[in-house]
Amino acid sequence: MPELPEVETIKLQLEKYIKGSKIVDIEILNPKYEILNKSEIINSKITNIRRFAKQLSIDLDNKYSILIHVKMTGQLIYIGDKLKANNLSKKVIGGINGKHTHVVFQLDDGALYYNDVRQFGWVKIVKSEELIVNNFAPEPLKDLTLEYFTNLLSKSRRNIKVLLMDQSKIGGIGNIYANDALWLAKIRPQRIANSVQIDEQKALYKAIHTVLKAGLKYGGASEFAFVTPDGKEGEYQNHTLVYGHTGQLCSNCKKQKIEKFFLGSRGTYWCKLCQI
DNA sequence: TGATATGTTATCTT
DNA sequence: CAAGATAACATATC
Repeated sequence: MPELPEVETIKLQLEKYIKGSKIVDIEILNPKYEILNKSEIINSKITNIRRFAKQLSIDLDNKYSILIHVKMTGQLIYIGDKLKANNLSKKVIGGINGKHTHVVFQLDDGALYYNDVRQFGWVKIVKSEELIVNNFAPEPLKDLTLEYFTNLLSKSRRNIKVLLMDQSKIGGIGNIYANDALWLAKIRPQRIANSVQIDEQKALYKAIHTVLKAGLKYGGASEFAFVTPDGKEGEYQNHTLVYGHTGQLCSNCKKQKIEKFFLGSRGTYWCKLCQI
């Protein structure tokens, strides 16, 4: 599901495909996705693409930004002069201009389609300056310091995995990378955060960086609905450390089978031998 | 066929 | 009161 590496992958492609394009029209195909102030941005030019945790900001030259959260099944797909031959993944259910296409941004050199099967994601227009004021939690690959991380863990009595996924505390970690980071750091997902010792905190801090970078390297995980703007899938789902490995032997100890249970109503995978 | 997948948040509980 | 826990959202898939 779209977490930091997936959304960053979308961002990198959008930079390539739509930066510099002009928005000539916006079509709303699903009334649920009606966008306030959409007339304000017709004929504006896309100047920049940014990512804040799992949110994307498409910045325009008229002081507005299009803010998008794809949640679990949202997809942004570009077709136009910069990408003509488009062999869409089967995960683009219904294709573009299908029943799950809710918004179409018509560009001077193509179009950007927003698809979302479950309609949990959102698209809105905000003033760019309001975005900067917004308080986003520290980013693991940017400004999350070990000091902040240590302090955060020592003050929480929640399960460590639930805490890692709390977007108000750390930006961008979701279920897949939380599972993998905890396995890599050899920490039980159900451990109470403030019971995690300093050496374990350091190992976890490092593991978070390792798994997120792996996710980026493979272009994100397409276990479910994730596709990139070119309509292709990522590869991280074939390189997960423990996520989705139920019943398989742990690749570290090679003795214990990976088990799955629910923690905070999210699928949680772990090796009971390696993770203490 | 009904259980399953998960990001966020409103609301309930401790 | 604050922190934590939980249900709800919508739908394709097997």
